[in-house]
Amino acid sequence: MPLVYVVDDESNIRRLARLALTDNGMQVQTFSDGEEFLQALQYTQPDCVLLDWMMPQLDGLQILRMLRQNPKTQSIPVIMLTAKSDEMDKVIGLEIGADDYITKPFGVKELPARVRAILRRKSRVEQPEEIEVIENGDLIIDQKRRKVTKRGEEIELTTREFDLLFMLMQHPGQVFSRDTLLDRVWKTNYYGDTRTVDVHIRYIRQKIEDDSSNPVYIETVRGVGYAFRDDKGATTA
Amino acid sequence: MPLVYVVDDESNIRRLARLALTDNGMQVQTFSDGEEFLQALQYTQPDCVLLDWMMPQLDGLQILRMLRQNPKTQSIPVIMLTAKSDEMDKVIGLEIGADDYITKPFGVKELPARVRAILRRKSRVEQPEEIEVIENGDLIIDQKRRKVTKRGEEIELTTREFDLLFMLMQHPGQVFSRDTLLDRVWKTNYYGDTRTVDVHIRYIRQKIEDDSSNPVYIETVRGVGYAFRDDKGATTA
DNA sequence: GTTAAATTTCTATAATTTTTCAGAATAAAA
DNA sequence: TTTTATTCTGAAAAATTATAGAAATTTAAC
Repeated sequence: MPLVYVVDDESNIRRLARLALTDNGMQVQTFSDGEEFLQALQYTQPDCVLLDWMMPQLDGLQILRMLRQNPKTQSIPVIMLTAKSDEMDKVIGLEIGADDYITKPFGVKELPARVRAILRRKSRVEQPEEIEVIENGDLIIDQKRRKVTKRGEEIELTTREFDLLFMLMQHPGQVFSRDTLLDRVWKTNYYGDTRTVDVHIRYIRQKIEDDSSNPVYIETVRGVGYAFRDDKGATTA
Repeated sequence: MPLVYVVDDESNIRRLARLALTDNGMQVQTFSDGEEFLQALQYTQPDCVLLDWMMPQLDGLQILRMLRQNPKTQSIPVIMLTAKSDEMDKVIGLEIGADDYITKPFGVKELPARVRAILRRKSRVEQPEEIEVIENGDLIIDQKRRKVTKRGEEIELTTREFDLLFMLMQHPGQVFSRDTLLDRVWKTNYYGDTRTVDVHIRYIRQKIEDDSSNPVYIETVRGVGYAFRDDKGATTA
């Protein structure tokens, strides 16, 4: 869930923004003044900031400048909130480094749409090309197409099954604990049982192994976890 | 069994938390005020702390800040307990250093689940294993793959056997007492017999030695303990 | 909404690992 | 050589762990 910070001195705006964004699956934290915001920023960097242009004390321009100076925060996308549409000219004109702007009052549909657009752009930039197709013996797994084939024949896997297998195949030979797998495949907000991993391993085996009770591809390492068997068998540093 | 400290001024909450956590195989110690808790902390560090946000005298925020200042306690995961859901925003937003938060009243299923998740994450982070592959003569041990090979041939070891051998091979030539080995390989909370080490050494020898009654790799140092033979021959205390 | 699929939880069972223990063997000391 | 302490051995009990078969729950699709 992306985290968005909203900085505005008007409580109505804060409330409205919170409502509109949380309804769209975003996590929102609001601040009524710049000081508070900057302080919070030291600890957690949000995925996007909504920043009011005109505020008492520290105004949006000053805050934005500070953001851009700090390496830790300089790449966080900022959407400026302006009261009148002629102010927005300045925002763009001065080119102070905002990524977008919205004029107040904004629509409850417009706001989340703009934020989503910004987040989309950001996530695209931040994801370098990974290895997408992994081949190991008879098995080929294709990250982008989400396809697994065994000797040319396609094997259908569910989302979890696919992610789990991909994780294992990315590091052949390496043993992963169930905890690690839960963290990496299920992501941090999984609060369930560790045994869940076992069950999914079983499902994958039923689909990819010739003899599911004599697994060849996925190896159980008792007391530790699971590993995708390494073709070469050799150990590498 | 992981140890969890619960700090809350309401006895109901303490009781509920204790019940929910002990049912899930955790050891629980409760405190009704911060002073008491901080004192206990000096002696024993729990694996996780449940901390009430609002308490008379010392409140959760203050306590958390103290925890984070002390090197001994700064890495203990803390889950904040908050009464209202809008308070939780502050907890995340200000990122005062809590690892998670739960709003009261919490479900008896949710609480242990969250704690488990935290413990899972913690155990993963705290293992910055350095050397992963150790080679000594004919033997090669690979930490990540959990594999041991002797002249290229794989040797299957159980979890304990592997951990024990790895410990010894990490420090070739150095003699370890049984107590030390129990501490490091079996972890702190082992209250069993010292002879257990002997038995495991025996199992390892049966698997890695050419002639198990004339051990070459693992050397017995009478009255002291065991050592993995150093290539150079010398053994050091 | 209803249905189907996917995911998770639960329980029993089988298999393996770990620990214990008593007597035998071994090495060092008196 | 005898004594004494320590380690080794073999076997079995105890504890742990993985698997399978469902059932229950959640999620997605229609």
